Amino acid sequence: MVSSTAEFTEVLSFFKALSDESRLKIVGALSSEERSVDELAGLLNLRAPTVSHHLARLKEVSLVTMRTEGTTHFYALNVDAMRDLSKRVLALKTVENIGRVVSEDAYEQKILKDFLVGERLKEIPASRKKRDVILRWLVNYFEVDKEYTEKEVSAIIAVHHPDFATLRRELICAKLLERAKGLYWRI
Amino acid sequence: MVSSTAEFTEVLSFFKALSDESRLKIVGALSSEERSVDELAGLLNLRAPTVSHHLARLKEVSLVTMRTEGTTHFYALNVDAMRDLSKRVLALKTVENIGRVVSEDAYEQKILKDFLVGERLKEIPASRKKRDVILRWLVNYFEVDKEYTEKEVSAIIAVHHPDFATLRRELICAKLLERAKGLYWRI
DNA sequence: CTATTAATTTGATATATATCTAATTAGATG
DNA sequence: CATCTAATTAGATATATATCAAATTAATAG
Repeated sequence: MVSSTAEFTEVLSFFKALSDESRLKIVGALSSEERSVDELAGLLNLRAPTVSHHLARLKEVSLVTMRTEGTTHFYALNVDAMRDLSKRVLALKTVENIGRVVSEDAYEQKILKDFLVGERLKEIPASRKKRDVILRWLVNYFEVDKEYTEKEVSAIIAVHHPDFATLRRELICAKLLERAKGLYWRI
Repeated sequence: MVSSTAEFTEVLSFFKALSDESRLKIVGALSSEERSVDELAGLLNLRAPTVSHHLARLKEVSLVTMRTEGTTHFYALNVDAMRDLSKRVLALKTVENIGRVVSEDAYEQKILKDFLVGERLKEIPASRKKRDVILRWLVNYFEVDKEYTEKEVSAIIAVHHPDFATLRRELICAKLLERAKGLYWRI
């Protein structure tokens, strides 16, 4: 389940990266040789910051690499990554995995609908699978990159269900929260 | 030149079509079987009009087909188109062609810069290639789907260069304007 | 150290578009 | 014909993001 979701976001990022006219042109311009930001700006008739922005997005998905020489940055198409990604993206299996993501989504929504009344949890699901869905929902009430005391954690959970102790333990167990030295944070 | 530009827009449309989370999920949901708009809306937790909108976009690029049964519309993934498109889109040759589009763009911009002063044409280029660039620029001053009298055409051209007769003839010859019964329209 | 050049980051703006509700269209059914 | 259902279209809104100018950073050269 985690894996097909991860694949989904990867495929989506790939398409997003190439779904902009300027970025697609950049990829084309880099197909024959590496080029500097300035050079690309000239070719595409855009300002340097714009090109810089697009290159950053392409770099995020590893479609280009960068090499520094003095103050100029040379960008090159990452042909291997391009090939690997394309191969995987066009595989029928991948499309089917995406389908699985959808049914998982639908399943999770059903569970949430069954066990929630507004923001309040009717009961803690006994089945592991269903409980996981609930825990993933619950952890969203915690901010990322923020540390909480045990008291704070309990308070947040208590808003949704009286048995905060069980749920707190389950969140740790499901590796959605982590604890050290009496502090908790989201993973 | 026309062909590589056409290829560019086709590739771009393909990526744009698949670069949205909901549309990608729709494609996934259709990978196993055909589905109705309502069914998809349920699976994706979206309203029907939203799904309808996405399906229309996917249909535009032939990624899905539609079959009517009573008042319900069943959509199916066009597997052949999907395979053909992805294969073509991701071929290295295609990427190189996109590179060609960029240099053509840059070339055209250079010509325009050389021959224009603001909106005014310095002289009509003698070379066929350069003249074509200028003519494609000029035809943009005409609206699509609108008919013009010869007098109007001449007036519009005269804003940019005194020799409107030559340019009008060239526009027809380059198949950028068409004429019948004394009326002109853009192609 | 200062000046210069290339790149990036920041902040603002404008455009595109995903989404919704409400209204409309098109079949089917009583 | 009236009604019901499914889908689409129209219109409104909110969000995302492509773009640019201005400010900042980084590396080099004088």
